[in-house]
Amino acid sequence: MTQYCYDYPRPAVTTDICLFTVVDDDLKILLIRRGLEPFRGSWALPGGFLQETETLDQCAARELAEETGVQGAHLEAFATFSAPDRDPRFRVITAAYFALVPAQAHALASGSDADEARWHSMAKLPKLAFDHRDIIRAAREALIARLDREPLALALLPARFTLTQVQKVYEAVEGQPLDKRNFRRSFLARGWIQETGDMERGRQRPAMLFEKI
Amino acid sequence: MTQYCYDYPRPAVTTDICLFTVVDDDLKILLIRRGLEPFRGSWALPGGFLQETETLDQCAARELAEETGVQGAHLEAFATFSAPDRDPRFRVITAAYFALVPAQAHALASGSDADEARWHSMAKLPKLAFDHRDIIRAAREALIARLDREPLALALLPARFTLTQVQKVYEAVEGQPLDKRNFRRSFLARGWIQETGDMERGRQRPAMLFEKI
DNA sequence: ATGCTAAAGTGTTATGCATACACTTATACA
DNA sequence: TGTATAAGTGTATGCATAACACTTTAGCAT
Repeated sequence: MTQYCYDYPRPAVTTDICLFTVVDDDLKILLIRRGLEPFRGSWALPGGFLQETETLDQCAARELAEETGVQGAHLEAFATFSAPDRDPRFRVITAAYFALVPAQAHALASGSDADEARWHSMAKLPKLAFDHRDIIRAAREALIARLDREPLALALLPARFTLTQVQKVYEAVEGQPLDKRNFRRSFLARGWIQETGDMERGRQRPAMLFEKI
Repeated sequence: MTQYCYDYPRPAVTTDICLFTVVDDDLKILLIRRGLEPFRGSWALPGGFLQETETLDQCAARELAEETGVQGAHLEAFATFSAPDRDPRFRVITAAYFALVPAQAHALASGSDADEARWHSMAKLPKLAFDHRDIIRAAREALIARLDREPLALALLPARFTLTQVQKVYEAVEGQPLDKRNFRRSFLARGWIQETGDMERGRQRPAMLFEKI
């Protein structure tokens, strides 16, 4: 911290949010098509400028709700991006967050400053604005790294879920198949979930429904 | 990212650096006594304002050099602090870094905006300015978490070192004793270091000197 | 009712890794 | 030469991980 009076130009500060979900065994990210320059027409991460009275965490939650209608997602900061020329207009540094929601029908509201919001498969991303491709790559790495330490997979699932659904979340995020018996044994051993006693009935043998402890 | 013209007040952006070293089996952090208000006379982390043409990483390295004379330290960002009232003067958000240097004689220069720089034992910290106590607590947790995944301990040691020195670094950071044989076996298994062939001669049996691969 | 389909559910073995634990060796120095 | 001090070394045990295939249960079509 300096002691002299501070009158240098200040950078703008934003949050950008990588909102993930898993649909049909596929990891998807929510992108917004930009309506204005720069990068008009390109896809970009939801996000926006920090306001005077809010923390970065609050900013990320607010911008996500405003631009996509998603509330209550699991939000976690994972990195900051600060290259001086990352925004062609003026200096902007951004705190990058990842967010997780269950793959249900979300009312994907087009917010005030976003034309169109759509889920994109992580397998084939479109051309992206700014350095958002770098941010997304870092987000996926952060997500994979934390998936084994925290019960993040549960944030990608509805309140009640089957073990096979959990396994498919892991497979989608990590991009590789897992052994069924080993996965069940080790995941149950974490003590993150418990049986509900109810069964999910489908076309085949019913599956036990679990819930977060 | 928004599309409207951006003319809101911008927060100031700083970096704060938790510079650690291990001296006499004790984890120490470098603090600077503030010469001006606010918190005049309190101890604080080195750090300062982001300049227009530099990244946050560059800012942290520059501020560390300016305020303490330390160059070439291992620097890593671990969190961002953004509570709106964390600085009583005006809005400041800070990117927090930890930095690691070997416990050698460092010319602890008193920089332009710092009266006095001194190593403090993490065991008993003085009263600290701003939210720096929170930042330091988070830095130690981040350091412990990464010590097992990256060869960070080597950044706290000179270029050539003995295995006992490495063990003492781990013990100082984690705050608990470790088994000698198990530590050596598992640390060597990481493949981070190699024998130099030279021995360190002291008052007792000579110890093999190792170096980073 | 019966058979077919599809996903749920379940155990054992082998291997590697973490843990606990004590004595011998090499040097400096008195 | 003997004493003090830190360096250096091996094994046995438990635990977690990895590999691997078949049985069970229901829905549905015939």
